[in-house]
Amino acid sequence: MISAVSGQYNAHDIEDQIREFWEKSGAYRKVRALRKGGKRFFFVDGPPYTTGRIHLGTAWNKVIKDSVLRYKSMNGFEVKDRAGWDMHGLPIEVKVEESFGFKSKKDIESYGVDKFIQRCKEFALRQMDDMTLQFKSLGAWLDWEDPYMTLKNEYIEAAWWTLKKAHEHNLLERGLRVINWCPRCQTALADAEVEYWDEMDYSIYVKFPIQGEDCTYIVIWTTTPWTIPANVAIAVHPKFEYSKVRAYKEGQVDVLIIASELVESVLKEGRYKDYELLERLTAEEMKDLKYDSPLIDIVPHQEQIIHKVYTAEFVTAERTGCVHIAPGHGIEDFELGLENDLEVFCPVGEDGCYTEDVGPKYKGKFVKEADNEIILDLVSNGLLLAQGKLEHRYGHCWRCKTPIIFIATRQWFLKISDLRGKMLDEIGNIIWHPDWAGSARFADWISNARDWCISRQRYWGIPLPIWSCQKCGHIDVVGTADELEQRSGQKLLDLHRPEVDDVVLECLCGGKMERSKDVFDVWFDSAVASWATLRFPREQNEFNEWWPADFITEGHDQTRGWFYSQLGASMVSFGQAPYKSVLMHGFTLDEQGRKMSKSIGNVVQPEQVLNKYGADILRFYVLSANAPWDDLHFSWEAVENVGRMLNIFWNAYRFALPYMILDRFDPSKGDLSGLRTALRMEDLWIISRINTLAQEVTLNMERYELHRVARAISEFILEDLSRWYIQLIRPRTWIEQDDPDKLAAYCTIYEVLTILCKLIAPFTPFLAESIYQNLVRGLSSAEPESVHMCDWPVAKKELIDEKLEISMSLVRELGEAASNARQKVGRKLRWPVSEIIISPSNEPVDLCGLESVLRGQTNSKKITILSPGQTPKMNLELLPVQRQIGPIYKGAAMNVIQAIKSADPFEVKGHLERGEAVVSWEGISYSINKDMVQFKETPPGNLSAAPYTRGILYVDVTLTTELEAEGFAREVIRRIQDMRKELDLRVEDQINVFIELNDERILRLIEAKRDYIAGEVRAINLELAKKMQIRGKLVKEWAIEDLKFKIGLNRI
RNA sequence: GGGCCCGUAGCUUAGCCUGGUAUGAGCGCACGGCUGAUAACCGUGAGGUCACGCGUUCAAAUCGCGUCGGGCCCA
Repeated sequence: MISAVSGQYNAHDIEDQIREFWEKSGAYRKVRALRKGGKRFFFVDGPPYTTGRIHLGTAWNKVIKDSVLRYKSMNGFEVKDRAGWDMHGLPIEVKVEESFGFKSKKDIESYGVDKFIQRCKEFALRQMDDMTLQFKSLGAWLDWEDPYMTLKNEYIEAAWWTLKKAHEHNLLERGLRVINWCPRCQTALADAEVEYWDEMDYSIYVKFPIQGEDCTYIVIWTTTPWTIPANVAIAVHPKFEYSKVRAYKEGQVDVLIIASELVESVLKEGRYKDYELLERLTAEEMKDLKYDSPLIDIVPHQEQIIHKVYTAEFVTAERTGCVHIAPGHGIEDFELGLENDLEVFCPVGEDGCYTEDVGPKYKGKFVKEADNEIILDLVSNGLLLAQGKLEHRYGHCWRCKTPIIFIATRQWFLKISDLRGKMLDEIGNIIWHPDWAGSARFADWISNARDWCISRQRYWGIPLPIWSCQKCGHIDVVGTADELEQRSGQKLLDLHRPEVDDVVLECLCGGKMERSKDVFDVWFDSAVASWATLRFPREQNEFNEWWPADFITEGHDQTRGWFYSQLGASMVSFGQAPYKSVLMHGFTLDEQGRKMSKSIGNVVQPEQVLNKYGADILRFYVLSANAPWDDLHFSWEAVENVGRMLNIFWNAYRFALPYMILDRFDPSKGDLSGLRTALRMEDLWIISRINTLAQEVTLNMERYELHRVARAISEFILEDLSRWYIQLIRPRTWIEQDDPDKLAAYCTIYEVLTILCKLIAPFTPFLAESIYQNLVRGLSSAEPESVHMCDWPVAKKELIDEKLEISMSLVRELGEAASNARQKVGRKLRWPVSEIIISPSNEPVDLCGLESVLRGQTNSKKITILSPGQTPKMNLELLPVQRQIGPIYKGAAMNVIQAIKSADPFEVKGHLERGEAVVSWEGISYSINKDMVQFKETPPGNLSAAPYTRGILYVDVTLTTELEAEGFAREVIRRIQDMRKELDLRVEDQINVFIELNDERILRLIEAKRDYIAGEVRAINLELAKKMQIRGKLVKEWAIEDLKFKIGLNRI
């Protein structure tokens, strides 16, 4: 049985019911089981970090994923859909540290690494559970029961195995490298972990004294005074010209060397009053210079360094054109150092404090805090040329926001730079949505890819499976837990630190091998997701059958993140990309396009939207708002609109229900083919439209243009279904008894709604399920148990009639024009008109059998279609041209004019076309020629005109008694219907009606329509009189066309 | 400083690839209409320097260059 449904679309009730239904029936498992053995669709969930809270962006992300997977499943694909969780790394360590009030790594060590790890693990698992609930509330159907988790042994092994491959392929390297370093976390940071924002820093110009020349200096500029103790060289640009100038200021004379074009600005900075040019130097000549450290008296090691000038392309024509080089503290500096064999002097420890190497004065000081002291020392050495402050972008630790420093440390690297070319080739084999995400953005990132520092000096992460011999230095990488067990004889229950740290292996040389104490950069964790989720390397079959992934989708920030890390890890181990297609989606911003941030106070939480509107509305909103790859400007108003649209869908669905229930409608007894002859053109039209829609939705789904999909569906619901088709069939549902015309309408709307609820199922899964359960399952338990188990409604091409669709849109346009024309003369739609005349300007009009639709919608008795160019018979006005008449008729002119005015314009026109015409006035005839008159065409008073795109439409508004009677009848019907409604009567309830009206003529008009009125309002008795005792449960007075009506009614 | 994307009505946006009058659309606003889906719906109207500048072209929202603003990423 189909049941009636509540008035308003109540998303929360529906979603609660459906959620319960899904849970009880195990719908998710059944849907997945149903497609076993189908074509495979391997989706890899980009694992969200277990922060404990989802935000709008992650909600959007999961909605896209869920919609795509539901669509694929309905299309017969067996989908692989394990959810994933990124659970290691500093954010959780930092949170746990905070909860204990820890300040540094020492606190962790003294608390106990094993207990600390345990806390991190518990924390991550708890956050995961919280977030799972949040994702589930969106209706996201992923495998939440068995997600992949980066903290599990099977996952850790995938990372180990991958590193072993890298080692086998000679892509693993240990080396001294300048890296981003967080002095608080005391660990290396990947480029991806550095966050930039503006910060005030020192901006100083320093004079480096040239050896052997008095008071002569090269001037450099820097924002990091603390790196000056580590200076070993100066870089200049090979193509720049440098100047040696003698500069003067109060009692001081300095000889300065600066890039020629920057001399003036540097001297201004140093407040020099005047200068003279001594010499021009090329970059080559600069290389002959030797200089001393400006802190030579403070940093003893500086005495042993030979300071020279080198050329480098990275030098820019800014500030002084001479760059201070400290290979221990800068990436470019380090690389220049490698080329020129410079010493990597790095007197800074992992805690960000100077070591002993710097000498007694600065030793133990935190570098950022030493800046000021160093500046003072430069001043007292007379070597500070200028000092200021500068706001510039500076890198910070992503986790704890501490400003990063660059220091040289020994780390483990993957030699990605060796693979760059191959990676670029591989990008071309991947299908990117949109295309530029791969061809431009990603390619750009890859071509600048540097070696990947994968080691971190932390605790909560996958331990590096690298063991090195303390005796001979040999290195082994262990690929699996089994392998470790075989070699060590120890079985580990958990592969995390600290247990694994104690495993000692034997080297071939007889020495002892110990594990490097590092853990992996967390980006490496998720990098191996595509095979880890298949439980590779423990299980090989799944991998062989499914890998690589068919589809992944993440935000554009993942270009440098997951898209990249996965490709890198996969190239290292398999030499090919781990995914075949990528949909890159945008970020969620506020309505003005600004980032959502706590400080602006513009953050919108997904649960706010969920609470106010429900999951389906949120889902459909994020899908329809804009193209997936553009940033989403969140708008409450737009969400509201989506809610309105779904409410209209709901109304459309519930519209037919009471009638169908009343008539015990059963589509199996009267399917479309059986009723083919009873189908009206408008039925065929909506059938054509829903099939066209199915085609459109399918096409755009294949392109991942989800916004086009959603918009096409909205458009159909609003325009075609609600605003048009349902209006058209309303009178038919009102017919009593089993009329084929009515059944045809039922069948049609039933067909449309069942297709539509399947088409919308991937996007608003709750609403679709609710409608399906009632409409389809309510009638037949043989149908699939859930809408999500149904096959995708593929468009039936044979039911698409393009010509009919075009004609219908013309009819709709003509309807609007008619409405416009009516409004011009104040004729309400309720009042019928005798005729509508269509006058197309060029192409003939073909209504494709939709005349009756147009007649009905315009409330007209007759439709006349003229041929192109033809107009209805116009009134013709004949106007005398006095300038022509006067000179010829002189004194009689006034009479001629009168004669012309009184003549029949059509007759005169006919005569003039053949030659001259004769007009007469007061018995005298006058001959006139065509120059003496002008004709003016006007539509007759009974026609009101309005344009439409391809012509003009005329409405004949002549009011006859019959039309007037019908108009009044409809006015009365409307009032009675209104009162029925007020009494809350059911559709099938019958009534008695009493009408009092004090106008004899109108009374007679209405009397003539008595049967019509009684039928429309289901009245058994209808009494009508000039004066009567009005009875009834409800009595109301109405004013219709300025006449007072008193109407009473009651239910029988 | 560099790469990619975005900028069209008060708001959200279509159109841009493939140049040819923006009847653009929805929301909001004003006026009118409709009324057994009714907290729904229809019509009409007001509302645009298509971010700005220069160029290509007979013709630019659309193509090119530059500037400004926003986003993501990098240095």
